[in-house]
Amino acid sequence: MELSKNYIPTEVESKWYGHWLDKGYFNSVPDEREPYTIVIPPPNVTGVLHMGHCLNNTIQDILIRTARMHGKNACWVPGTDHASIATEAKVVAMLRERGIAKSSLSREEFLAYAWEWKEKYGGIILQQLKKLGCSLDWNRTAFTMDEDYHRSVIKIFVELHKKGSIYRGDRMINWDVKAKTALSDEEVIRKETKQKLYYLRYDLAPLPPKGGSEEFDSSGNSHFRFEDEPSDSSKTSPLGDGGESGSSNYSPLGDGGTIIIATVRPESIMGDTAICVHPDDERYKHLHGKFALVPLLNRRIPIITDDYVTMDFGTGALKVTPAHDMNDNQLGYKHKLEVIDIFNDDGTLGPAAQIFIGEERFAARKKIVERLEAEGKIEKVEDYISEVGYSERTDTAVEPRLSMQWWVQMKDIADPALKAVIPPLTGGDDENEIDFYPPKVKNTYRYWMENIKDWCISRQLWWGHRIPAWYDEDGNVYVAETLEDLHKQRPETIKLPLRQDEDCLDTWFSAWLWPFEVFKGYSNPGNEEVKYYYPTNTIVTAPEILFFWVARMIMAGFEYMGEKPFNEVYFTGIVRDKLGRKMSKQLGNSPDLLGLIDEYGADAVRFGIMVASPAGNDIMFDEASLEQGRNFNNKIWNALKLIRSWEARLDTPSTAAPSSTTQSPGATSVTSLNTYNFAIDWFENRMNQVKAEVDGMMKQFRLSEALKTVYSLIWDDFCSWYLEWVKPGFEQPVAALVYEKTVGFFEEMMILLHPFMPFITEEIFHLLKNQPTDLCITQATSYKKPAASILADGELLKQVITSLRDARNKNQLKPKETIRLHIQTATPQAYQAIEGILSKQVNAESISFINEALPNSIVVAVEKDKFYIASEKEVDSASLKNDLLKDLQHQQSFLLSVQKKLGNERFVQNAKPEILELERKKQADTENRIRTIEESLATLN
RNA sequence: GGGAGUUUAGCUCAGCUGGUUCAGAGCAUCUGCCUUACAAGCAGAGGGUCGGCGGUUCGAACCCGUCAACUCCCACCA
Repeated sequence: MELSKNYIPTEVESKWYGHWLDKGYFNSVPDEREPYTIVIPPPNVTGVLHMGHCLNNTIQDILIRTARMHGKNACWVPGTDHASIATEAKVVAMLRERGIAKSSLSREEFLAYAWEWKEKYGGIILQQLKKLGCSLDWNRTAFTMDEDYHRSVIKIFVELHKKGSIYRGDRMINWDVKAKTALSDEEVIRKETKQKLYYLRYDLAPLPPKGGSEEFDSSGNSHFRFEDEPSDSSKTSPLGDGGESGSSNYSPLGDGGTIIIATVRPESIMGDTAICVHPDDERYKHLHGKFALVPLLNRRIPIITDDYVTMDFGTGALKVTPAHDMNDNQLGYKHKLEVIDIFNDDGTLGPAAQIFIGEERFAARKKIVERLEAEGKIEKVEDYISEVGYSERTDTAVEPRLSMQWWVQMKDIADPALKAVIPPLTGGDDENEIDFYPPKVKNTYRYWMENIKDWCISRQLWWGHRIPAWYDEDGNVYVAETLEDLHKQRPETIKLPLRQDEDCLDTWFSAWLWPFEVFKGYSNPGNEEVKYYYPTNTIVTAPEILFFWVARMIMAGFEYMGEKPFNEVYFTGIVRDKLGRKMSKQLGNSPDLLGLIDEYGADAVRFGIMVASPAGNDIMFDEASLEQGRNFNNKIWNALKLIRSWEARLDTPSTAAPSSTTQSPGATSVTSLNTYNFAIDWFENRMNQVKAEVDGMMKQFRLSEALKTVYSLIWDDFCSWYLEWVKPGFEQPVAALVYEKTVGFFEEMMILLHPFMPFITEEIFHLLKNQPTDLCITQATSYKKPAASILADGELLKQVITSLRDARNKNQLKPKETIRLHIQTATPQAYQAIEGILSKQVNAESISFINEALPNSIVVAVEKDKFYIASEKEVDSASLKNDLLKDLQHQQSFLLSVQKKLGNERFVQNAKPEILELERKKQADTENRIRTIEESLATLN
């Protein structure tokens, strides 16, 4: 069969992926082998493959394929996450396109559309993973809303509720005004945002009538009693003296009757229920207990004191809006302030705002500023940068809001999960220890776990796991798996009718069960599968979801399985563009992955992303590395073509596995056989060395380095050296031994490379010879410890060749010009054995051994030996001399440092014997080398 | 504000237990080659005060201190 000029990936890839699927190689069932299990971080059903997935899944596939080729029962579980917010947003958008408003649909109708959408478009990403070559066990494809999975989520909710770990509470939450749902703290991303800091003028209100407390409250039960506030400031604040306060020399007080307050949210003034100053702030002491009027509304609010206030920020006076700020809320709670929620669900102003009702909050800000301006209430405006929270999903500014939500109390669950990653000093439980790669992530984990806060798990969405709670008419809450259960449990106490909680659970409340529930570990406890596969081995994920997912999976693992969910976590870096920017839709710097696979081939894409991906660091993605991958494909392809061309000109019939010492009869001369044996021996040892290195690197998850090592083995050692050494001349016969050994080496290299580049390696594997099986499931062979002397001989030969080629280059000897080489050495037999290689590699027509310097020749010194290239022309001795002198200088200074060291008594006393030994050897070698160079120099002139 | 990390060739990064044949790789650059596997290639070469300063040590890219720059995570200064 004629092989194409270059490697063409497209057909090869689809052919082999289909074949692997047909053979069921990716399918795993429990057996007597040791399992190696990875559960995929389930991408959103709405997801499409991007660079992050590509990196993440390539890594997983490398680990899985490596395990599969090393005797493990490899099981990689695919699946998708229902992704409440993202999916609901997609469905809402689809409906809008069809002219249907979500609000016009019942919950059931909406969900019907959602499922329809999911069946049709969901999980595209899983198909795309096939293009990448991912060897997932597709029979196991799971979804976080599968029936059993759903039941488990609900059951766990009920269990936690029974335990008292789930509760309902009216607390400050992060409100996404676009998705109209609560968010957990982790779903809020803080971003530096340019803002304006407005200095607003609040008029002071006349004092309340004498005789006690002032009731300012309209709701009836929150009272402010300013008399309770100590007017004696020394009592509340022992720190600092008030005189130093207010580093700003700006007068915060207007013309006697006003107080000036700095805020970035003037639109929230309608929710103000107090002004707060520091008790020690001299500027405001006369105002303690007095009242001010909210601008525009002229509502009276008290001026309270609290040392929470920073005196030197703004004017040192803070407006307190307990409904719309986390801190203000705490202040409000502490001082029993009224809470006025001025916003609607969608972030527009509500009736409580009294003015600008219905205006969107940022539009309202503009209008309020205008009106304040008109009324002279704005003292000044400054540019100001501060951190504002944005919704991870909708990228809108989050509105802190008081709201009734469901919470998980985390403290108790967190403890074993913390200990598994950070074992206590007294000695942890090794069995249950979880390793992080890179380990630095442990610090972050530890801090979060030690300061863990309760988790807000309810979301005001329809797509997801509906909260199994029911309310009766009096507002009593009942939690049970199903309504039927509820009736069974307590028929007498429940007042009908009941209505179910409208909300869904946070997506992560189902995702945290993933490592065991994909094996039905909770819905069908103790089943054979979960016993076999759980705990899983490795989880590969982005550090971004350490808190969202990794930490919670660990907690759920211990809580529900009594065991860790995985042995180790491999954190990938973030994929950035070559300028170091994060990839994003807005920047448009996110390449089309499928397009890249079409252009370069999946193997090249995998190579490109892995070669640039040092363990634990971000990767700067550059298409140039894909090119490198494609070129690598091509290099391998061409090596194959070379070897295939030998088939037709074998000089002896192929015999079964000849040993490298076997004399082959036939046309091949004894000399060249010696030569071949040297090359074969060397490469065999070199390959063993690489196998050992790669093994070690894989164990440490140094995948990128392992790949580079294999790359270099194939390109440099195999193609550039070995093949050139054994390659027959034009139309010359090939020793059968060489052919068979070479094919064997090639196979072994394909085994090494297969996990990284599965397609081309499988293809080559089959093109090399008729195989009884496929590479995909071929077991890696063991390796011997390489012989150091053989490796050293190889290195010396390479060095001789390189030095001679360099000398040729420098003396303008054209590649086609042959040379006559004379070697002056104490050990001619070493070179006689490899004469064939040497003459071919430096294009020498003859090699002879001499005992004296050859006059008027190009002289090259390598180690103890001298090489002379005979020349008809006058040799440019000046540049030769220059090179030798440079080398000499270097050697001499090196020798000096070694001698100094060895002359140092303290070194000789303190250094380890092997170091001392090494230094002595260095000294001897360097002295030899210097002698050689000096002798060479002597021949010049 | 707290914490973690990074800084080595033009670029991206290795360098694990301190030991100059250890200052390295890939890419990029330069020079010469269309040599019957490969120009998506071959052969060779140049390039670094290991962020600055100080210390420990017989010996420092590596350990300690300090300064500087950058990155990330966390945190309630409006």
